[in-house]
Amino acid sequence: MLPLMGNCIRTNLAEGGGMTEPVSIRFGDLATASFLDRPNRFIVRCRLTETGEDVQAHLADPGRLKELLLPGATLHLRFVDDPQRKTQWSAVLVLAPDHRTYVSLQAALANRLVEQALKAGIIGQLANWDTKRREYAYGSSRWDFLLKNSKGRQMLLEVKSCTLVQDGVAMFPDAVTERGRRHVQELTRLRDKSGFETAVLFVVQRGDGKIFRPAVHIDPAFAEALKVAHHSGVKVFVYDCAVDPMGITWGRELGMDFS
DNA sequence: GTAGGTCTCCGTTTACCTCG
DNA sequence: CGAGGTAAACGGAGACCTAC
Repeated sequence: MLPLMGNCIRTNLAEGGGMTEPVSIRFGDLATASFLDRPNRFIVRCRLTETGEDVQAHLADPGRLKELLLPGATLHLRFVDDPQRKTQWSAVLVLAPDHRTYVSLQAALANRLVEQALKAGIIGQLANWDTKRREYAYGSSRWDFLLKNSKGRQMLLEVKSCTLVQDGVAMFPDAVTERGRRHVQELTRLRDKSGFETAVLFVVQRGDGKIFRPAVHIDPAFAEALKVAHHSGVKVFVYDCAVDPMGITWGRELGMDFS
């Protein structure tokens, strides 16, 4: 294992973006471990199944994840042999308490899947839009994607990674997110004033959601801001993913409930 | 000119520290 | 005691640099 580790994560999307080829990212070889605790938001301590050794793994999802990171929960880790890093492992997946649903722990995968899905033209409402820039700074925020269409219109697209599902309802956020609320409110403002189209795309990085709802009980201000945005013409889309220890694959569009 | 490598900056949430 | 600042580990984009 070497610096090539990153190559384990490569889309298998055919060059040129065939519509039939699934958009997916493979994980490569993973080890299983049992979650012990989370000393800070970047680190999880866990016990490797194979050797019983206790190790620290980098956690690339800043969310609270309290419904998932329960003591004893099964984690899947990638070994990364990089002397620059403090940890030799990265957390990739967690098995939900139902012991059937795998949930991605790499928030950044949402953006990478979206980039591939845009290229492949498989996001229905965005089929005619192409990526012009990533991390595009405009107004007082940085937006995940600046898109353009054939008519020269431009769209600011913000991607949110969602990992919370309860009773088939995918919800965002899993903790109060002032920044998320500001994002949504600014998209609403910019849509009125800037001439940009604006959109929020929630990527549910698990496969057991049937419908999406903003998490009113967790962050009522965010939920209200999203509702207002939606009614003001900010496009809101939700897609889920099929996740297993092999990889993560772009999934279906989910319906939304703003009631 | 250009391909490829390197550097810098930013984003991310929370706990804890400092200062007023 | 509360507000504000900071550090924690890493990845990614884009700017910058270098060597052909």
